[in-house]
Amino acid sequence: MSTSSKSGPSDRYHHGDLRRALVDEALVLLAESGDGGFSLRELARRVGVTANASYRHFANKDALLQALASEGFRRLSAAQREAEARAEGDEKLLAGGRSYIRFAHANPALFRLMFSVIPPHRREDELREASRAAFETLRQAVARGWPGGEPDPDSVTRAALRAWALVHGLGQLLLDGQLDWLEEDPLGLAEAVLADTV
Amino acid sequence: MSTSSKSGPSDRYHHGDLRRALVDEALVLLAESGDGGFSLRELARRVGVTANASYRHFANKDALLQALASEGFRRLSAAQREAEARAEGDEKLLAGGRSYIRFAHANPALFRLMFSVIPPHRREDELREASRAAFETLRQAVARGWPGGEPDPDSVTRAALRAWALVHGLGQLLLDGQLDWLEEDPLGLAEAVLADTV
DNA sequence: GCATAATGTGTATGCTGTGAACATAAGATA
DNA sequence: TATCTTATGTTCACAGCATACACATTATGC
Repeated sequence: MSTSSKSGPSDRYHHGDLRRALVDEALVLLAESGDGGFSLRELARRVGVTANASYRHFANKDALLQALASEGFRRLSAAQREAEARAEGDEKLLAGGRSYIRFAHANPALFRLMFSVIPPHRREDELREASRAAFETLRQAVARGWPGGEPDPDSVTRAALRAWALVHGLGQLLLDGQLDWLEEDPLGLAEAVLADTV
Repeated sequence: MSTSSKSGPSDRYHHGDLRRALVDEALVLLAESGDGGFSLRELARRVGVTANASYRHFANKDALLQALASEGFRRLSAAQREAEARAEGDEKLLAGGRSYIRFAHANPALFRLMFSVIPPHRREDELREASRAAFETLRQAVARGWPGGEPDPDSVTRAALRAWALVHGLGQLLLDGQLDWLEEDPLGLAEAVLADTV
């Protein structure tokens, strides 16, 4: 393909790279409409294409959502790894947890999509792999912070689960606005509780 | 009103107590359609009434959902209090937490409705009061288990928040099916992690 | 007994996801 | 260059949704 996909005038019949445009704009739309309203028609309208055009690239709405959730898991993992890389020694695990909470706070609709809208038993290949990798990131962070020698894999998984439940609970309460009435800075409160506990 | 509201033939023009019938059936519908599909039309169909009849009793769909969520908070509080009453001494707080997780597991759609679908800033009076009472139940359970003398209110709130985040995270992971691939008994796993941590 | 309020129905509007038939463009082959 | 094939976008259609408005029916207070 010789036509440049960026800055396309898009008054052509063929879009150029509609699939990517749909995914990119969908992430924006998801972020803007903090909750509830995400429709294929609205998305298509924004991209400047008919509602049904998306069906050439995604079997149905769910398939598009799966692509978005996969992207979400990749970004979440990346954020955790970066946070841990920036922190020192004992602080690494805490920094990773903080980045998890911040991700939930910054991307409420995407977070919900990743964990609640598409449950694990309905994940297709790409999403299954992305979410597996994300949990592995968490597990390794826990393993690295293990006190003493060679850790038992089951113990690590159990500890990872405990850490996950805590940050996930804080993140969920945060993005559902359940901490808003307690203090003027809900994110700070969530991070403080995390620091208390870990 | 002299006509008995139970076992009504309901071929009358007036239903008798449509509001209560709507709420009751909505809770059943919510429980059955584990996720996604809860429509006013389906509800009205089940109760044997026109879709628009519900608008005489609820301003819109959201108002009905508020009534359901309120009922959910009352049931959650009741379950916690009963569990704590049945447990002995030090076990009371743990028993309360376990009942929270079990509630989430047994009523996934209702739990989501209570915490995620209707965020606190959109709660109307009845729901606001019911949710406030539910948090107070948790707070008092934490205060009762306080070691030593008179507790500082802020410390209690903070500790209650920590406990809440943990059981809420476990409950959320559980009802989103995130623990299903780890073990054959997700509920047991969640309770085990809770017992480890508390 | 009758006016009036409470409650349920009928009809309509504008959303939504999605299927089927069609139109257009790009690429391969000749 | 002319034609066939495939990829991609459009049009039209349908059913289900929340909900507004006008109307019908029943219950209730005077």
